[in-house]
Amino acid sequence: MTEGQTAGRIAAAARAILVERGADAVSMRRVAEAAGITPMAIYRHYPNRDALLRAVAETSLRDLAQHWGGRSRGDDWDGRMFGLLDDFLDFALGTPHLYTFLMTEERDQARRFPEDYRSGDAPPFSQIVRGIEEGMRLGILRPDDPLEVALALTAQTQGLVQLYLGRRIGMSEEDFRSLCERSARRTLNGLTS
Amino acid sequence: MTEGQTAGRIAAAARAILVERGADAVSMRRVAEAAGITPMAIYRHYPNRDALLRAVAETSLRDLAQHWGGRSRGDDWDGRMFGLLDDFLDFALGTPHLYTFLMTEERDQARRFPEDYRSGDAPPFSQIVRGIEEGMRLGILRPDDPLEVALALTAQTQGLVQLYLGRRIGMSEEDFRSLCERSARRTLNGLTS
DNA sequence: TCCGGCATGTATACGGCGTACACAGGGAGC
DNA sequence: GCTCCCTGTGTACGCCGTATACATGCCGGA
Repeated sequence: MTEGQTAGRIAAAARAILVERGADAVSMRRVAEAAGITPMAIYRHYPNRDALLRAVAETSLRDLAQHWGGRSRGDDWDGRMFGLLDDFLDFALGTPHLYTFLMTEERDQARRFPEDYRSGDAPPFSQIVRGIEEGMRLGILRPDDPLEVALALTAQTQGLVQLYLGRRIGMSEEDFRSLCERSARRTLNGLTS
Repeated sequence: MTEGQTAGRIAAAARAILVERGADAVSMRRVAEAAGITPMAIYRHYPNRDALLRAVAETSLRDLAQHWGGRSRGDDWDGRMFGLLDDFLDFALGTPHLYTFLMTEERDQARRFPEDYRSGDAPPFSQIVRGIEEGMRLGILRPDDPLEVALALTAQTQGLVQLYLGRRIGMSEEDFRSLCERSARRTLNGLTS
């Protein structure tokens, strides 16, 4: 029911429009035209527009999980962690519409903190958690709840990206990436004297 | 042109719908009905829907700036700073649709970091900046760029709120507020050992 | 007093949206 | 052959933003 080749063509068309023009631009009529089909034919494969978008979200997350963690700045802990930050920013800044859709749309069936994250279901996040746990084992990080520490770091970057994509940060992409790194280092090192 | 009493009634109606049902529910027809007017009459006061929403955003931000900083947990620096956090969460969790609209919608004319924030134009944020500067003067915080330190803290909270409002954090509001506080303290104190 | 102009509001209509509903073609099993 | 189901089409309804044309009432000058 989700795996016919027509269903795949529909999802691919929807994904392309989403990446290029944002979720608001993904209309049934546009998707249908891109898939070479009439709008109502989509309903033979997806019960409604929300379900179609959800399917796109799921395959995108799966893709993302596969290609995650490719970059690295070196073999030490610091390099691996900031490599993950680079990966995250590559995705968020490279396909902003897709990022916004996946991260900020309110979706009830999304993974939830802390249960779904503790179980290691959410691939990108769980890589961070593993990095945090490793940092604690290595004595680089002080002992703490790894999930909450990971959240403290990722939420900060997500907040910054939200501001940047909402055009509230007037910087070049390069400067913004530096800002994200500086902010993460501030959180690692603390602000108090 | 923005201050006729009909214009005010329209904006108030739009704001009420926005608060109650979210920006997507603010249709010209609904606003018109709530204001006791036909949809096209709105166009005598606002050139289009975007301009109407922008007007609502501006008055909401002005209101917000006036009532900001009321809460406090005590007279010491820590109490004042976490009082600001309480204020922020009161707003974000009390009127989530309004918060989402004001903070996350992409609007070109929004205040931008760092220029508009440095000048003290953005009232809620500049209160944080002043708090940070005071903390540095008092020797509580280590010397640093106050703007970026303020951003590191606020972006984290905004990221957490974004996750919470997107139903990605499965906690009661009370637990979530505690999580925000713990996260801010982690950033203040640092994560490294 | 009338009269034009202007500000304000209305009525209608257009193209776009999601999608309900009725129907068509074509292959599979009897 | 016939039937059934799977897939796709055509049409239509009620929403949306808003362009356009028209109505109404007030106001200053003749």
